Amino acid sequence: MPPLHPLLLKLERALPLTPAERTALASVPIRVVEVEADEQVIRTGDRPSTSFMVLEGFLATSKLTPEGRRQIMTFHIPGDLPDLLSLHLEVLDSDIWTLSDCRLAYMEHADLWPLCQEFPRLTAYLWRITLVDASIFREWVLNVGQRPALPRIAHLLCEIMARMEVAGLAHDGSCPFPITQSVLAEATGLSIVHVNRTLQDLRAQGLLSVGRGRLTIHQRAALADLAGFHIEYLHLRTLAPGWASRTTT
Amino acid sequence: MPPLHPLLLKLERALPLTPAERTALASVPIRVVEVEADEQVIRTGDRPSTSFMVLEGFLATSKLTPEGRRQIMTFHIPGDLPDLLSLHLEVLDSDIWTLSDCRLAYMEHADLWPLCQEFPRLTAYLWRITLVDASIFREWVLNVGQRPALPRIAHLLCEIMARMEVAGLAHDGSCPFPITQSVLAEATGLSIVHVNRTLQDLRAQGLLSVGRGRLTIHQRAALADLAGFHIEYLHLRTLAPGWASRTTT
DNA sequence: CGCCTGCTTGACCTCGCTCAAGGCCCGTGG
DNA sequence: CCACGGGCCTTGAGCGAGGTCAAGCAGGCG
Repeated sequence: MPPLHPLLLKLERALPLTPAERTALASVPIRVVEVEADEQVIRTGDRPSTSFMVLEGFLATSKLTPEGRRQIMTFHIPGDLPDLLSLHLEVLDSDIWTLSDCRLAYMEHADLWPLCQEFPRLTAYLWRITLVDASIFREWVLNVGQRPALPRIAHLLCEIMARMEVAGLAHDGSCPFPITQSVLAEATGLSIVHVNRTLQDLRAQGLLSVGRGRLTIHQRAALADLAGFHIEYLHLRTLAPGWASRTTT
Repeated sequence: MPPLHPLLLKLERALPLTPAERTALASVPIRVVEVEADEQVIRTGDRPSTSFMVLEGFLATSKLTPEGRRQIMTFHIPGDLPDLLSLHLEVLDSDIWTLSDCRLAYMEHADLWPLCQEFPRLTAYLWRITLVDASIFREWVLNVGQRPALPRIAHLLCEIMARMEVAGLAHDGSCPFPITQSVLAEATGLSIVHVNRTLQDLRAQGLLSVGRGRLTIHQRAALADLAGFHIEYLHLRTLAPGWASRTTT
């Protein structure tokens, strides 16, 4: 077991834990697994008896149309719990793929149950995590349903940057970005070709740089404005600096 | 207080309750409110101290683009708890509108908390409800992002019919449907004009009838096939008859 | 009766898609 | 060290699904 239990680390950042909660959390056994890029870790129909936390790497939740068209509905970054929902949903309805090499920390549901029984505050916090995920899905419906290509892609990039910052993985408006244009296309419902041209447009406006595994946002206010990005839907409790809130606009 | 507490009624259908759970549930005070059509019951930024259950009528959760374009991300029918998420999300990020005259049963969070503290099984069930909502959002991202207009609208109609059946509000493939074409447009990300023409197409194929407040599906297998509708994402525990499951295909 | 809301139709236009090539970078093997 | 191959990115040309604009129509209600 590593010096600091990842789940403990994550929760401790969000709410002050009692000693009892801390020991209970720390005693949840975890199994760390390394997975290569482009592997499917969850497939539709799975009934997992574990959930995992992302320690390193990017993943995406996606679904397939019967015709084979793939839509990504969210990205997962370190600290996320992509299949926490399997705690209460017997059969999963989506696929989860690694987008890069990943390190994942698996926990048995059987170990999580008693924790939730005994510590309602932990339950509440885990529940909340899944509610924030749901909020992100709602924003994506809006994004894909209503925004033209340019703000659509801009919005996606704003979200990723904001979340990477919160995770402490971005510095000076720049973060790792192992997401190809073809994956971007699957996340936005656009064609690869159009994603390419739209990115060129964003670059030409001097708003950002993307490529070679990095994303850098040069003018976040302008980009967020173009995207119609309002950070509230991420429900951060520690205010993220630099992103305008809805009331500011 | 009505003879049968609505929340009790809903949970009882899903899991066998202990007497203690039953009395605890029944003792949650509710306030029934009647709301007219086209009223906004929740607005972005609200911090409600209550959650409500739909007793009668239709509602929709929606978000606005800064340019004023509206996207509906889900519909709510009787038995749903549209803002249950406010139990753990301090500030709401979406609007909720009535689409028809509604009867809503409001419950204080303050009354729900102790319930969750004491009865983990009830917590688990409420949590699960929010996870199913999230699953619906995921399917909508797919729907809006990947499906052409015809299957997109067909999918939406399949979902509503399936959910109405589960709620016991549909008979012989027919259910109340107080949803105008313009609302359908906002739910699918299509223009009103295109929704109109697409509905005509579906009607012409003899698959369904829509209009004057009713939806009737004549050939559900054909419609579901056209839509790529697979009911699993609704996570029904009582199998819904007549809808092909993914394994059947 | 007249109006308002929702439905329908036609004509035209455009954003984003498809198809098809070509280019770049990097890792692998000769 | 260089040739080769395979992702991934880029570009061009043509097209089509769905959008916009602008009317007309029908039914329910005051």
